[in-house]
Amino acid sequence: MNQFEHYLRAQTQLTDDDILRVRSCATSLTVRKRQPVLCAGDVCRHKLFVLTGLLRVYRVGQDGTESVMRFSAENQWAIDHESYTTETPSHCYIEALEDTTLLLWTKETMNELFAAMPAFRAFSDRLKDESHNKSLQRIFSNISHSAEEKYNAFVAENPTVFRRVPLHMVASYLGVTRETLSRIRQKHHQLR
Amino acid sequence: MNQFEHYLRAQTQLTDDDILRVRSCATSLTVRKRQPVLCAGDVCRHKLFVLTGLLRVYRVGQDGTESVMRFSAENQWAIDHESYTTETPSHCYIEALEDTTLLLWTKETMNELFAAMPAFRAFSDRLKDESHNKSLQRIFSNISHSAEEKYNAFVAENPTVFRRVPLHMVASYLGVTRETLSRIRQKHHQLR
DNA sequence: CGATTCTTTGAAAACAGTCAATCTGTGTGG
DNA sequence: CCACACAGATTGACTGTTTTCAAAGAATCG
Repeated sequence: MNQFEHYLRAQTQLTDDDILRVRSCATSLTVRKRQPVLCAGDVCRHKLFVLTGLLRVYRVGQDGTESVMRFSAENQWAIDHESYTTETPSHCYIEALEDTTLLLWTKETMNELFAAMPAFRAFSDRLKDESHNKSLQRIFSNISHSAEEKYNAFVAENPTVFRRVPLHMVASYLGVTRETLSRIRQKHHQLR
Repeated sequence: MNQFEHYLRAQTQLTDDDILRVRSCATSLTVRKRQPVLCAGDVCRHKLFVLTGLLRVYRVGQDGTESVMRFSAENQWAIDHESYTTETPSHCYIEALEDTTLLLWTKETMNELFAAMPAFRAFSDRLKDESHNKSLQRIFSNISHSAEEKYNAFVAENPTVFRRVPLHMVASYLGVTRETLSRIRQKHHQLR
């Protein structure tokens, strides 16, 4: 039993046979730091699971500004949900922020696994619900909290990730400039 | 055939019998303007479908500030996704902004319908994906666009709703104060 | 009409963005 | 091993935007 198998065992009620079957349908990918996994314009045809390393999903606006949609570290998933579900060209880039090892499944593979293992579909549905709930929470945070509150919440909820990520990417995740985030953080240091 | 039946016929491949079955499992509710449909603290036990009228889903922060998560008009759904999926007390209020007629299904009812009609589950899954995609798009909009751009996008995407809703609720949906939105709008009027 | 809700406006203060310069650490190639 | 390039972080001065507070105008509804 390896890492992904342990993850599924901890998260689901699947039998060991089922778990191995899911694992056996995955392809592997190793990506060096700063290398792309998905580029805007391509269709996101896979669900990605991070074994080691760290990914970011981001978009680039008209003016060239990057906006980070998500960080995905070990034992987390990454995907461009819109491109994956609609099978249309993605607006997103997915990039490795560290040397990263991944597992990948196509939608066709996933659908076969779902058909064969209802419990695996149920798990996937639960993940989707959780992901959607987090998105809604983030929307609420965006429209109701100050930049400082958002930063504190991000650090509290992502204690490991935030140490491994350049500050300007956290800023871009929160929707403020790097200078503003730098000054917010400065205030914190003074308080100690 | 009535309104909801036409909606399902247009949106799905369900047979007329199936459509009537879905409809027959719903309960009806009429709500007067300004009346609550769900209160924070209660568990959101139903999916709501708006036949006529208009709902808003909103949250109230520590400081008492309201943040509108969503407007739901005719032929749209309303729900507190987090409370519904986790069956925990809601952080949201759902309120009628006009006299409104609704259809309601409990999760148990929905699950029975899904089990009996795979095509209805598929439809529900598609709606969920679309809803999630819109949430992600809104997050991108929140972190990358100016207040003015967000207002223009809102008007473009919700041409009917925005005429029926008080300005301060649109402001609260966008995450700006009513004064700011009033001034943004004023600029537009000058340009004509 | 009177009350309530909603919108607008003005002025000041707080906040965030921009631009430019500097400082830091990291890692690569000579 | 050092020098240099590079990515990242910080700082200051300035500009622009948004909030806040207070007041006053519309609009709506019983």
